[in-house]
Amino acid sequence: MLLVNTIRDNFDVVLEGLSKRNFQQAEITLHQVIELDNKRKETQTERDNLQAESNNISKEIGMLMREGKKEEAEKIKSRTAEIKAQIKVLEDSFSTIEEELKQKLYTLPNIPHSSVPAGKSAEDNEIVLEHGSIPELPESKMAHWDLIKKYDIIDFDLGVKIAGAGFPVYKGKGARLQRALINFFLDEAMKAGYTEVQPPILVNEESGYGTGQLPDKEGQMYEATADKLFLIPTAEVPITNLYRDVIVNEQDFPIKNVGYTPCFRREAGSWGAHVRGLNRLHQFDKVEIVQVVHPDQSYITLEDMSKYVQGLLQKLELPYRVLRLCGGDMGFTSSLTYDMEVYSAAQERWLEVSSVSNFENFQANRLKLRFKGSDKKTQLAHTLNGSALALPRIVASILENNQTEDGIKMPKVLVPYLGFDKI
RNA sequence: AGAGAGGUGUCCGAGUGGUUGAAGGAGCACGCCUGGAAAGCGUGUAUACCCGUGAGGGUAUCGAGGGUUCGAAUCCCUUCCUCUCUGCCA
Repeated sequence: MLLVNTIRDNFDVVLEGLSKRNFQQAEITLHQVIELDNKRKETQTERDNLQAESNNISKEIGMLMREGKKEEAEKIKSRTAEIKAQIKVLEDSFSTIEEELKQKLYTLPNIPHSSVPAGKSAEDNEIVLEHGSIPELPESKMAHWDLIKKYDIIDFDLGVKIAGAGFPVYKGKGARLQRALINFFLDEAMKAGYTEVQPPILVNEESGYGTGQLPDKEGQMYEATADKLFLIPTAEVPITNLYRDVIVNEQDFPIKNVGYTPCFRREAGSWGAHVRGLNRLHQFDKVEIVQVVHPDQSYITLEDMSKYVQGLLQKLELPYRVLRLCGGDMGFTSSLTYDMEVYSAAQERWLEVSSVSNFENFQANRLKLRFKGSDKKTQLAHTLNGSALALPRIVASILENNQTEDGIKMPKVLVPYLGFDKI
C-alpha cells in the first residue's frame, strides 16, 4: 500500500508511475486520496479536542467525588451529554473517512522503479540477458507430457481421479526428481545464507492482506470457507507475514528466509497447449526465498537474488533468459520484477520458472514491518522475494532438453540427490 | 469437542471503576563512581495518529471487537489465543 505522504510529496512521480502501469484515472484518484486524508486529519483534530475536554470533565468529577462533593459532581455531569453526542458523530465520520481512504489506497498498485519499461503486456518486457545454448533435439523429440507417459513418472489421469485436472501424481523416478529438486534448492539456499522455514500452507485473511493477495485476488486462491483460511498461492504469503507487526533491529538486516511449500492456484482462465502438461497446475511445488532489508539495500539485494536464481539455472544446465517486466505485466505489489525463463526445447517455448521482485515498502506498509534505524526512528523496511525455484516447468525443461534415444539424462548436480543419473 | 484457568509494557509481575501509559523488579541505554570491571547510585527506556517551525501538547492502545458509565486494565457481551483435565487423533 502506498503511503499518503509519498503521494503528497512525490505527486508527479507517483502519477507517472501509475500511468506506466496503465492505471486509469490516476490523477483523480490521487487527489481524492489527499482530500480524504485532509478530511481525516481535520476530523481527528476536532474529535481529539472534544475527547480531551470530556476527559478533563471526568477527572474533575473524580476529584469532586473523592472530596465528597456529590451535588457539584452531578451538576457537571450534565455538561457531558452534549459533548458525548458530538464525539459520537465525529467518531463515526472519522471511521467512515478512514475506511474510504483505505479502500482507495488498496486500489493503487506500487510505483514502478524508474528502470521499468512502459508497456501493456508480456510482449513489452525487456530481455536483459540470455544464457546457455538451446539444445538441438532429433526429429523424434517429445514434449514432456508425452515423455512422462513413456517413462511413467507423472500421471495426470490419476490426479484427476483423486482431485481434478491440474493435480498431477508423481510416481517413481518422477517423485524422486521432485524430492531431489526440493532438497537441492533448499541446500543451495542454505549455503547462500538463507534460514529455512516451514510455514503453514493455509493462511488467514490478515496474511492475505499483508502481502497483497487480498483484497481483489481471492478468486485466485482456494479457500477453506468453514475456517476462513486460504491455501497459499506461494510461500511468499506465510513467510513474509512472519514479519507482520514486527519492529526488527537494524543489525538483523538482511533477514533471509527460504521455504519449500506446495502452492495452490485456481487460475481460472486459459486452456490449450500453453497450459498443457506441467505448464500450469493447480498444485505445484516451489522453493521461495524472501528477504527483509534496509531500504538503502533493496536494489542491491534484488540483483543478488537475481544472480542467485541464475546460478541455480546454470547448475541445472538449463538455457535461460532474464526479463525485466514492463509496467503492464508487473504484479500489483512490485516495484521491479525480473522473470527468469528456461527454454523448453521440445515445446520450443520459454517457460517462466522464477519471478524475483522488490516491493520496496509497499508490502511493509501493509504488514507494519518496520525497523529502528540508527537515528532511533522507526521506519518501514523493504521486502523482496523470488522463486528459487518453481518445480514443474523446471521438470518440464529438464525432461525435454535432456531426452535421448535411451533415456533422459539428469543434471549432474542432482545425481547425488536422485541416486540415479537417467530416467 | 467438553469442563476449568488465564491473556497487562522487552521480559517477570502488581493492579477489580476515578491524575494508571499503567506500581515493583529484571533487562537494556546513558551518566556518576573505579586504574579497569563488578557492585552501587542516578537518569532514561512503547506504538500510531493529530496539533505545533520548535520546545512541547493532545488522542488512542493493558489479546481483538462491541457495550455499560461522567469516567474502564478493572463491570457486561462477542471473538481469538494459551494452559490444565477429559475425549478424539497422525
